[in-house]
Amino acid sequence: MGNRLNGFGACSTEVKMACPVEMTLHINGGKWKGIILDILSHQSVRFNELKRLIPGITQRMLTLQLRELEADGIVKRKVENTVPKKVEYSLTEHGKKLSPIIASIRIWGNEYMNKNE
Amino acid sequence: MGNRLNGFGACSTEVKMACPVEMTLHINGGKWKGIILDILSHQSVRFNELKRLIPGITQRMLTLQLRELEADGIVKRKVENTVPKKVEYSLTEHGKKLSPIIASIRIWGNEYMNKNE
DNA sequence: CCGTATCCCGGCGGATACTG
DNA sequence: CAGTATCCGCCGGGATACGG
Repeated sequence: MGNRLNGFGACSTEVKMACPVEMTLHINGGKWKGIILDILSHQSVRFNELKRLIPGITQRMLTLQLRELEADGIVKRKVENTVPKKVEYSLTEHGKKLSPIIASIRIWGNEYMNKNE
Repeated sequence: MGNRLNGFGACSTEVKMACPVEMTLHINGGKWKGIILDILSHQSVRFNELKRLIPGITQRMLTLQLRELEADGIVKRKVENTVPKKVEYSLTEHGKKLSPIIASIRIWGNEYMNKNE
């Protein structure tokens, strides 16, 4: 049910929430976070490759959403200081626990999109 | 992976999306939809009771979010024309398929909120 | 009891240009 | 290659009042 706790949870956007469902959806609620997590749940990816895999996203938004996911402890950022620079993004242990959920979500979404055929 | 299809899916907000994960998160992405679905996944509820169960929500927002969920085929609205009026909200068959996902999401959220204890 | 109708504001996200 | 910096428009959502 509502399942409200005594305390409040916090996340990078500093919005306080008591309901864990609200919380989770808020953390993954950015316009591009769904597809980002979807991709990262299958592989580690570099910045520009991520950009290439997500048609329509701007550099700015990709950076912002990745920074939030990082601040929320979902995504890991590994910098290799070569020239040119190389930055690899992957899921943290906590983020990996989201993978099965993302998978279910994709399955549901596919069914939903094909419901009138 | 990105899993983009040839066609596009549509939902009540008339935003076109190709990625089923984006689609699902968008459908459930309103500020209050998470907790609404969480509640409805356990019981059918009348309008005012729903309002009571969701502290902070306004009548306007509750109506709007319910209307969107209804338009997206997630929520069913049953009107009993008594005096005073009685309106009961519940999940559709399609909406019920979201319940296990909501449950996983709640579990993850709880873990997340207690991660520093 | 169950909603609409208005008004209004903050901030998410787009476009574009620049940098280590 | 992997980002910042700046500007700005739009609309999600809050507050409030009214209606069947």
